[in-house]
Amino acid sequence: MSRPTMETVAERAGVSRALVSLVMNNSSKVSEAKRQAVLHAAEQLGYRPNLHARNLAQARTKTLGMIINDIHNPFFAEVVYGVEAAADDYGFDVLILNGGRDAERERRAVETHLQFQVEALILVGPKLDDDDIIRASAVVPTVVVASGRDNPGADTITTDEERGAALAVQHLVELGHTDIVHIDGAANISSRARSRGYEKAMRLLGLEPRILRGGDDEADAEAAIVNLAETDSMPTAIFAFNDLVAAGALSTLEAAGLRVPDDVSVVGYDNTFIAELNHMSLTTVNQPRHQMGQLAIRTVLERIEDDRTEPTRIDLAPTLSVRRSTAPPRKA
Amino acid sequence: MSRPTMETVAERAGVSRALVSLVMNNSSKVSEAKRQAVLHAAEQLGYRPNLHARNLAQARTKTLGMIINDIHNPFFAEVVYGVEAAADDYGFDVLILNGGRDAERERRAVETHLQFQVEALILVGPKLDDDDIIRASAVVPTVVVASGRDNPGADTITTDEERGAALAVQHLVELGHTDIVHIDGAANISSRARSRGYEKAMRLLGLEPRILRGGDDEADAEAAIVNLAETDSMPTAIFAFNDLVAAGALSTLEAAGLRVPDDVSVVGYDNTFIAELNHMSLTTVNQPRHQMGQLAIRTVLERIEDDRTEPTRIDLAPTLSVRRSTAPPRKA
DNA sequence: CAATTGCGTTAGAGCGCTCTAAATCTTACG
DNA sequence: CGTAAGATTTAGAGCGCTCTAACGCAATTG
Repeated sequence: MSRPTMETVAERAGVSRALVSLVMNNSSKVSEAKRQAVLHAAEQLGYRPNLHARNLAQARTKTLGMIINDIHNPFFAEVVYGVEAAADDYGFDVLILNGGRDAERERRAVETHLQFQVEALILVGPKLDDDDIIRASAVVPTVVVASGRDNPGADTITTDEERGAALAVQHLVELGHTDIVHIDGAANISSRARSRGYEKAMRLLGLEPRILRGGDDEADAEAAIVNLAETDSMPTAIFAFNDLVAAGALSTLEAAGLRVPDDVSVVGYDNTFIAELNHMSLTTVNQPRHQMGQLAIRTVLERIEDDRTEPTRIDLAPTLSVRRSTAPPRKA
Repeated sequence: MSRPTMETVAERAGVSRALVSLVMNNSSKVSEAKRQAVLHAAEQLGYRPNLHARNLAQARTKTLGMIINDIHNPFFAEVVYGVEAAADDYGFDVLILNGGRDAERERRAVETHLQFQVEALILVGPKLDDDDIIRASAVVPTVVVASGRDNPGADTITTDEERGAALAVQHLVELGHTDIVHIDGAANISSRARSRGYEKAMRLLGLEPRILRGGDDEADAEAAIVNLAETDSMPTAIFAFNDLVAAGALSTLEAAGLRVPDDVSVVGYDNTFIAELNHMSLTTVNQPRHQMGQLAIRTVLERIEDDRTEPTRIDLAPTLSVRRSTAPPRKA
């Protein structure tokens, strides 16, 4: 009852195993008659090549391993689509493993991928630390997508997050705001770059930065804003670490009787799904995720096929998606 | 420069290849001394077992193939977590392939998984038709998660969607609504069951059902509601096909100057991420996604390990998550 | 017509691992 | 001290496929 093999097909078609192999790889040097015979036999038997055997024999797998920080987060989904589109073009399969927001899980995922002999590793928003990444990239070409920092040994595809934050600040200032608070991403990997960008942009424009500790979800925003309302003065605009924090800001502000954008403008980051929802309509910083995914594949293929060896870093430009959560401040 | 193999490790440790194999599978019948020697050699060489070779030799892979309808959709993410948690428990790896909302892509994904010799297929919200599923399940145990219909040959883990719709209607009626419109899911796979549930519940309660053609995103909701406002009467409550349609309803209603829930109550379906956002706070029908994922694994393992052969179907009970988008109707 | 060419086909080794059966080494006991 | 029983270790075949080298055969050529 076990699955048919090339041997089975060969017998049925009255040819040798090698010939079946040639047909399966549509070699041009097979007579039409035999090709048909083989295809027919394969069809009848429901034959399906065994990739493990093939990979073993070929000593290559034409497979890439991707690890996603968190499959929950729609931000990463778009990157996945970009990666898949490009991988398709080059005839590579992409195996996805879910990091589950957990460095340990990610480490195991790397291990699994390596055991599967993937030809490259694509880490999307990894939680891994530098050492892990160095270790991985010593074994197989590795590209890190959407992590602000530099990744020793690996290639990096990212956007200039400082610049992204600056875009947000500029937009608010152009609208006339001067009192702009930033709720940061706490320990989050991109937090540093975004905060730095905010701070630099503010100072450059002669404004005083105010940074509150936030986090990466709604509740964190709530805490920060409650704190703001109770112990400090409410600004006319808030630049949040990401869209989710911005969403938290929206509801907390509303609960406090403040209207967005009339009383307070809010800017998010990432241009996720949430920001697009009409009911949220969040002004936010956009990263070209699909393109990032595609570039990740290109980059990694340069290593595989053209054997480049020095690490590359590609910094794409973020853009601002202006929606209805920002407006000029109320006349003072 | 190629990767070390068992042979290499064996030489280095001064033992036979077979012994290395035993160590790698932590067999109990290896002396401590040799075990250490082997582990040490493996460590030094950066040895990593080749899964393809192992799978080939063992004629089993301990790997499951999962195909997700759309990696964008956070509804599926929770299922993935459930699947992974259970698979971990049983020592199976789970390979994820993205269906990309496209039947053809899904078909290719099935093929890829089969070539990888996965021991079972887990289809989450598949776009495939019955024939595809029959064909797949003839080759390998297959379980379909979160598709209302029956899947010939395959196991099914789903919730009772008629019942879910009825829950929504009951809730609204208990609040005092009698004029409740349903915006359906058009061609969507779950649309039929939900509409039917709505209709039955309404009639059972002596109310007249009104069903509008919707779809599965915000824009579809907008079209339906604009239509409602222009050519028909506005109801006091709307039960939407899913959360996204409900979100569209929220913003369209608001744009039309109607307040939720004061003027119109809105109920969604799926209890996604969006519904939870404070700013949306959508009353919605919940499916126990995590549990569905876990059950999918259990079910499929019954086939693999206990060789059950008749298809199973598990229908879980949906629940209602009441939030702030529903309230009693305004006094007439 | 023998020799050459080239196409289509095949034998057979080998990819890295597991697994069975057999070999070897210890230890224990009469 | 000889031998049986266990405990460890190993040789070697085999998993399904690819790939190189060689083979058979028909067509071509001088």
